[in-house]
Amino acid sequence: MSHTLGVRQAQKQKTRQALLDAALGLLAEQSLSSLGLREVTRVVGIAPTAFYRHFRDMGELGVALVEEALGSLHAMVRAILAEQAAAEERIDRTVAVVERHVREHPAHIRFVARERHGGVRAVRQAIADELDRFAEEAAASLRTEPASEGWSDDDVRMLAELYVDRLVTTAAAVLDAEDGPPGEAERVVRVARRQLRLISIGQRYWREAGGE
Amino acid sequence: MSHTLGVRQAQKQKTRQALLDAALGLLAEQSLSSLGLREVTRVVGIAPTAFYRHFRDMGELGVALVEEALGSLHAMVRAILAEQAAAEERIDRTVAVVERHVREHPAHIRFVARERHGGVRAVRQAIADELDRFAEEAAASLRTEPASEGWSDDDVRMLAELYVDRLVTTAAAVLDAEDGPPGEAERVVRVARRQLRLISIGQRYWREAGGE
DNA sequence: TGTACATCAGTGAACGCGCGTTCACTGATGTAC
DNA sequence: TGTACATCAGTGAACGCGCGTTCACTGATGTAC
Repeated sequence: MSHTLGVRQAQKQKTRQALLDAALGLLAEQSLSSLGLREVTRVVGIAPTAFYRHFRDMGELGVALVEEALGSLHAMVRAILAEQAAAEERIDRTVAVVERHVREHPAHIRFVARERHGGVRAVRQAIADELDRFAEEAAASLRTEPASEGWSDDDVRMLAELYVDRLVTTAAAVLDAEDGPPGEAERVVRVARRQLRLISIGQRYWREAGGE
Repeated sequence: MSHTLGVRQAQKQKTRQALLDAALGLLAEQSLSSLGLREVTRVVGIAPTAFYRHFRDMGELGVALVEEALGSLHAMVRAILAEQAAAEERIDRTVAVVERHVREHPAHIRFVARERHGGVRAVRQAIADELDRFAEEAAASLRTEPASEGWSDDDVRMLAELYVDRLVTTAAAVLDAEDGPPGEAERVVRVARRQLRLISIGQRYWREAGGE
């Protein structure tokens, strides 16, 4: 027996998604705390009051957007962690994955970068929680690698946070660079690659250099 | 002959500063693009229309705030670059300077973190320009150090960007941690210290590990 | 030093506008028998 | 399969409110002689 949603539920979900899409589009040019409910419903083409059938207020819509945006970012992180090549090659692939993600989901990246320190507490918190989960996931992955032998849990976690933060920062930088002068995006990518390389060198020599 | 400003000019500057202070205070809880001109003048205690004697709009006030906030951050960066101790000690002092700065200018840090990717283009641009200048300044400072011998200009710049970005990120993290659970701020500081240490190890082994 | 005029930071009334929210409603979809 | 009733996503009018901006003004400060 199939689990079709019923016409009513399906239509409701469609409208909800349209609200999220419209909001994400409008957020390219402004931040969540200045985005109006009427603006969003106008784009979707429904009455302002219909908004309340889906969200209590814009903050709740914002949290839903976090789930969507970090869901797609999560896919990016998993793809990166799954890479099994040597350090050098791995960095190149990582940066390529980030570039591709920025090209495919620019609005998600922009939203996360903007609202990570933005004016809506619930949204900030939701982003912080999710990035925390990414860091723990990255730490778990690093712990399985031979390079982490002899590392304390704390240090692995510290390294994981550094990597996750660099990925997010790099994604935002690539995005910003894209509507900058031509060639800027390439420069940002080259710099990011070398920064990751430098960090991975630090990782390699951490113990013998007395990092711990 | 003294260069006193005249009563009128002095009073105007005082009002202007009061507008900036009021705005900065209100920006603790919201972002610039949702901050109203009437809100700000209400706090200062002047008529809304007086706002126009000082700024064309909130964007222009925002850019003025960037100058103020990054001026104080600039002092922090200079203090850090002036440190002459060995790597280990230098990192501890750097993080101490950041902690102190966060304690003394929390609103400036919050403003920069929030508006760096915020909804007002002119403000984003002003922050990007200023951070760029910091990176160039840090690069110039790194070039005078023996540790940079044999480094290309590009690589020094790459490293400088990594350091400046870490400082800003760390400052924002410390600030966020302060109204988190007790002990969180200490954890953030400890992690930041070890991350800087790892980067400085990467720096030390960069050339021999074939980073370049 | 005093006088006459210019400047301009701040005022206060007025405006039109879009906002978020309430409410009773409609009519298609869902359910029970 | 048909009927009678319940549900509920979306409607549309209405509301009070605070917003940004305009305008002519006031009166203290500044300047020229």
